[in-house]
Amino acid sequence: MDYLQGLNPEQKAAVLQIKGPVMIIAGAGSGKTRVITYRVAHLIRSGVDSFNILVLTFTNKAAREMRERINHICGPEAKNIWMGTFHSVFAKLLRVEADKIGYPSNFTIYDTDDSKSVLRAILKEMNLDDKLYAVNFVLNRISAAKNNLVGWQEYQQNEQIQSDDHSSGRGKLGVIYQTYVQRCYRAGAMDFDDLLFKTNELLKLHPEVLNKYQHKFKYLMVDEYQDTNFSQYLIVKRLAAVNENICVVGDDAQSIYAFRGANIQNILNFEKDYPDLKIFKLEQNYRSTQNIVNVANSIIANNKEQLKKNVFSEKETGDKIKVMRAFSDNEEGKMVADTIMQDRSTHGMKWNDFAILYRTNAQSRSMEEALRKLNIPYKIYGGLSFYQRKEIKDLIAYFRLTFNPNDEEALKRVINYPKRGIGDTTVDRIIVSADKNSITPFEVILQPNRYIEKAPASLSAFAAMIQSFQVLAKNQSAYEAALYIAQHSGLLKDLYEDKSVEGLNRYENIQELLNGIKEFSEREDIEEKGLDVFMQDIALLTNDDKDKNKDADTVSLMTIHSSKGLEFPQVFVVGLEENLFPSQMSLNSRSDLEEERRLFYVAVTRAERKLSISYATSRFKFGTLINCEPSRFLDEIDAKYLELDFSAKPAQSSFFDDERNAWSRKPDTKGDTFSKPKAATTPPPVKTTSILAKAHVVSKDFRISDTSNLQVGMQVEHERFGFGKVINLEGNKPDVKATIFFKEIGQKQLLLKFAKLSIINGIE
DNA sequence: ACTCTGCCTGTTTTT
DNA sequence: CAGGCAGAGT
Repeated sequence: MDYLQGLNPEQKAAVLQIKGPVMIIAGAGSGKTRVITYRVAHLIRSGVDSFNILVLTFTNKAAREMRERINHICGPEAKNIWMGTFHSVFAKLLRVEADKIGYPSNFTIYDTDDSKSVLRAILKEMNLDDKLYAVNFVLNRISAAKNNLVGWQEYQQNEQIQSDDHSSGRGKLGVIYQTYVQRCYRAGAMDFDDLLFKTNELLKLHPEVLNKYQHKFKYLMVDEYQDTNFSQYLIVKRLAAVNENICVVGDDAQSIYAFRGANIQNILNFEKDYPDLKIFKLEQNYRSTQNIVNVANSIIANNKEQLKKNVFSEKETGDKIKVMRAFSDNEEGKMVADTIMQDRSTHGMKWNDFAILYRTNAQSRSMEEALRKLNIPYKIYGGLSFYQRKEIKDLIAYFRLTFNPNDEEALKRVINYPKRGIGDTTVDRIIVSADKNSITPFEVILQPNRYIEKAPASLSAFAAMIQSFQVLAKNQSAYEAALYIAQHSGLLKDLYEDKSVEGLNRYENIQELLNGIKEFSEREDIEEKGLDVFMQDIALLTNDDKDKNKDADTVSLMTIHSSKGLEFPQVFVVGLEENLFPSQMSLNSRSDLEEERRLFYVAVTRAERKLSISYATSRFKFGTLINCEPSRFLDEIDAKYLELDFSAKPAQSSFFDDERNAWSRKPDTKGDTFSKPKAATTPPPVKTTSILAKAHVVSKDFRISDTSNLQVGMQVEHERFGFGKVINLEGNKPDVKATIFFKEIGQKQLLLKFAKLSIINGIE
């Protein structure tokens, strides 16, 4: 039981309480991960079968790390524990039970792009105003419904929802929802929310299945419980109903995912569901200096709704928190980069010790530029994941189609990529015909001539190709199949022929994916190594799940959301400006604003030893410079913990007689030159005149000539290109191509059947 | 069938 | 600034 050494009494008590419902309220930096890890280890050491344990974490990475640590204590037993995110765990479960709810076990998981694409198609078909029915809005609405377990039937029947929709002029949402669900079903696809929604459906409609898993998962643990939504809450509640060995861990002060349906009430009301609940509070912060903890506490104190707790640190007082002001986002980047450069050399730190946290992904750019200028190595976490790159999605779409030919989004993606002469018109015909005949688009393609007009021959070739992939994928290893598909789809060749820098990059990315699959094929710890297995939860992976050199010494850049659970010796929180942080979207409701404040709390508590906060007085947004006001959050911090650094503007120090509130002053209070960044007064950029703007003005007697007898050497006039001379003719019949040298524009190739030319006359 | 251009709009955060 | 999209040109 040596693992119990080094735990404080409260932590230890939480670890030892393995029976019955348990809630652990874990303040920031209070050793939460340790407690969970040790608690699982303790379960196993106490004789609980590792097959009977389910641990739900917030990220796959967290699960992986935890498994490693448990493995360290308990050995290979750790492998048997079901551990992962809600989405990945229940995707796995659904693949086993899919037939019970009418899905194939190789169902596709639609990512957000796929979902949007489906919706776009539906909205277009229904001819709806795309302002009123903005794709993002509609998807959010459907997502919210699913997360609250409101199916399309209930959605259409619920009077409250219907009257809301009608009064906002969006009465069609219910029908859109229905169509969307039916489309996904037809495609054998589930979106992210379905993974939870369908799990609930499965457990509700099939008592025998519920029973099976209730007895399998005798012990449940849920990390980051404050960020669960209703759908997740109910899954957990259902699974735990028999044994009630349920342990949830969380911190209401760190609830930052309400926007995707998380319900903070899940943790606040947990006690109501389990009256004999044991509650443990972890309040000692082992991560940060007292100053940092105090600042965090002073921030969160502004929130009304929270569980009472007293987070404290017994580490050294530490440096004060530095507040930096910059005049622009670029300068902000420069100040951060300079500080990193300096602190690294004076304190002998590593790049690894630094993290830059921001509210929105767009802010990474100015930081990157500044770091690059000083040759500081950095790594951006989150953002566009590897699996979201176009070329990767293209290849994966072929894989998807191979295992699930009904996957309509995959089909649309690759049916004409690389180009094989199947245009939009044909694709539309396929979809319409599929609808009409109640079959899937792929079935149409299998017999094109039976279902559609003017089916190009390439359609059958395409279907045959996919079928050949299917045969192959059954018999070959993941790598062999993947390579074959990459080659024979023509995708590899297409990318290889693109010699641009991006093209090269894309080609390398494909190679990287293939290498990853190769590694997978060679793994010895898993038995099933087909491409289908590799594919199973690829939609659920994020890029840090495939990061190979995570030990590289680099500065970390990420959004505050993705920094949750991490810690760094020195942290920069940037962009503390009104309308950015707190976000503009959050200013209308108290609860949204409180969530932003919790987000700030999360950001601040990532820091172990040093914390810097910065803001800029102007910043580029949508390509134009705007003025910014300092964030209200700055005013909420007790000034005694702060140290101001306005060095960016040394000359005007007299302006700041009252330093305590210097940043909260309106930028133009004193007409300081500074408050009005000069760039803001720069005249609007001159509209670039395109070549076409000074297009040729046609002559009075311009009339389109019959060009069937056009000869090399003839003088012609073109509506836009002006006067020119025919220098070559090639091709035959209707597709004659002319090369013409135009005086103003230069050489052009024109297809005569399209080009509107006026023959001026014979040879000069 | 494909390609190019110019206009428009949008920015929170993610599994 | 960037990605998506309609419309025109090839």
